[in-house]
Amino acid sequence: MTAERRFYITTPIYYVNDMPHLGHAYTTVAADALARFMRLDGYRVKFLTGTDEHGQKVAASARSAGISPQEFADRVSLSFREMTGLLAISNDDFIRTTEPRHRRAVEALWRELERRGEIYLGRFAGWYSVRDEAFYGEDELQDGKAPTGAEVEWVEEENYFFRLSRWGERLLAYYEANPEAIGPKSRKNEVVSFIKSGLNDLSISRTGFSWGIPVPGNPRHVVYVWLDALINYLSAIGYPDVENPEFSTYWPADLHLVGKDILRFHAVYWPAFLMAAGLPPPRRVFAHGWWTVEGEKMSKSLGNFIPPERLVAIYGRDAVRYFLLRELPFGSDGDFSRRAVVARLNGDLANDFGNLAQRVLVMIGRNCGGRVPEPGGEGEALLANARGLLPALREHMREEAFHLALEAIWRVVGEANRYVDAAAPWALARTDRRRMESVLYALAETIRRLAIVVQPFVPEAAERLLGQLAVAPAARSFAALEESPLIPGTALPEPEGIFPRFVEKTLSCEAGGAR
RNA sequence: GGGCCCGUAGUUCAGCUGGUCAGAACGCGCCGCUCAUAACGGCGUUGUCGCAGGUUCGAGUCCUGCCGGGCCUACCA
Repeated sequence: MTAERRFYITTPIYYVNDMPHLGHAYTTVAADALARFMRLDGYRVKFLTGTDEHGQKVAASARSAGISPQEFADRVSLSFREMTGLLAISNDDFIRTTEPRHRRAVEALWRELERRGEIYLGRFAGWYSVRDEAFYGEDELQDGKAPTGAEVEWVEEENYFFRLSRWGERLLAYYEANPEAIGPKSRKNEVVSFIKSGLNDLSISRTGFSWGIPVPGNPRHVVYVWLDALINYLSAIGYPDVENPEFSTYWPADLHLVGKDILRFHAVYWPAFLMAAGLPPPRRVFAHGWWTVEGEKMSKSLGNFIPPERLVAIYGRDAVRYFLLRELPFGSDGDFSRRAVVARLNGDLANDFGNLAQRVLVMIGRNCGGRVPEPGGEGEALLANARGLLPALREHMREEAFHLALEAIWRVVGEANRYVDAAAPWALARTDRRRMESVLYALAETIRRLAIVVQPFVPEAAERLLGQLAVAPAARSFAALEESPLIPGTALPEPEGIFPRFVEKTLSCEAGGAR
């Protein structure tokens, strides 16, 4: 084999023109859950996120803020870095396109494309939208604006072009041979039909502003932001030094997680750039859906972008993570409403899982002297289901089906609750203590397994729960599921709730007010 | 304009290649338990499966048209 079990996963690098919001949090949390899952499953993982900082829009925002583009980028980039802490994101690196290592990679890739004859200098005339970073044809304009509603200006400039038109057939062949390379399937179909409709050469440089990476050999041009940005996935693992172990270990990336709006860049342009430079394309790109907020589209005009820190302050880190991953199939659109979040939080987390752990641990505390009880063959059916969890989870996670993974875990939670009722250990405490111990052991062992597999999704709560079961940090990987069952007699700490119920704050000042 | 997808219980949705496919969860009602975060468990509840035709022994499940919603892409310059 020698093919080491390794996994390279990325989020997009986020454009610093916007502050972090729910949408950014979503992609990042999903990537984190996968990264954590793979690590626990024994993979060497590289999990990358970061910020995209060049381009005309950033330059303009900086100007209106009265600061330099670099200063502006520094500030916003910091907010994104803070978001990773807020949401307990376990990224291994955080790349910025303004870093020297990135610039080096962009320059190298550019030269490589040039050397291979994939770039030529051409002339472009057309309507350009700064907001969309895109050109439009005369005919596409509506009322003098882009189809997206953005302002456009007439631009006539010399541009470097990438010979994208040459790559259509090879892209199609690639996707034909690698049907898993784009997910979900519906998106793959869109991409394929887009490619089939014919690809035009792509303008990959801009003039007229300087906030970007200069084109090697022609500093009047800066590299098109999208080409610049996409290369981050390479620069973070040491490109252009393709001989270094980091690069040879991790490239091609296993998974680029992206929002559905930027799929084309990742599933058409990016693989074409890579193939043209003689590098293998990513193994898989997955496009997730959008959240609405209380039924409304997130938009600047509505001002309903939810900053991650607000969410975490209100609901808690784990609850937000859980909701985002559980509420809907990854890939679909969904609605983020207070009602739905509270329902998940109180129903699934507090009542089902949190209360299960609490009721079992309290009984052990009272009836077993606070020590792991003796097993005795009870609860075999329950334990069998808990054992069957990992293989199912692997399958779901391979397909980014977080909601199914969580559903499977919660099915065992439900079984455990039913088992508590059926076995009634509180009654056995008076009649058959040996059997009571055996029942409680099965439950505690089930909870241990649940706590281990739930780590990727709600890491903080899982950690506390594992602490309450006195599971050593070294015994929390998936390998430990079979290797390290609970040892009877182990002293357990005083149990504490792990998922508090969410109680609507009754605001006294609102008591008499109409709402 | 072309392409794709969706419309199933009050709500959110499962239902692959046609024959227990009329389901799950939440909500709601009744009952049980009392270990637990007023949590848990049991039973029950509602649907003309968007509309109209058609294929078939038999269709949410296939075909056609229509209505409604979404997405991708392009608009005879």
